[in-house]
Amino acid sequence: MQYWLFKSEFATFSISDLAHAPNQATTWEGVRNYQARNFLRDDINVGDQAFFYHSTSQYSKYSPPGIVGIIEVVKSGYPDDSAFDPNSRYFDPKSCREKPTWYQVDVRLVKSFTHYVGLDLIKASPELKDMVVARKGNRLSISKVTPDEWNFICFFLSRGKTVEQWW
DNA sequence: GCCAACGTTGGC
DNA sequence: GCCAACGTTGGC
Repeated sequence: MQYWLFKSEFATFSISDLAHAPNQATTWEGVRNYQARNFLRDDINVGDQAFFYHSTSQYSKYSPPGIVGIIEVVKSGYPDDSAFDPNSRYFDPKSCREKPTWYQVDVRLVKSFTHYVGLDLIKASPELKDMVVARKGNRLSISKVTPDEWNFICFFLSRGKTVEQWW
């Protein structure tokens, strides 16, 4: 069992979209980065849990960006169908069904937070400062989270406070 | 809206 | 294999 962090832009697919999806589940499609693809194809297993992270976007209600929920993997890596669909924004003519370039997993919502863990708090916490998402210029949309980082963040969330209240 | 940082592409 | 140019991401 491993822990991960999945990024999504608020305007593209929000935690609210997931909460309202059938069975509160979705296909995590459209990842077009090789390092993240390798995670999806080779390393992410059923039962793995991940933080749902909203990065900065124009319409996001989350400012600063941050971790807004927990999701669980319900189907491990399989070819990303959106790459084969000319009408999809994720269409990639170089990927074919015989030898797919891109992979996806299926996830379901475990928990949506009322109080989220903002990037400012992540950066300000010595326990979290090594998280991939805290690194300058980081663009990796799927990254590993250590058990210590996971537990620390869950501890924060169990306090039930907003970032402002905590500080 | 700006721009730094990054990943990918393509010419050589 | 190098690296400049380009397009994109994402914090602010």
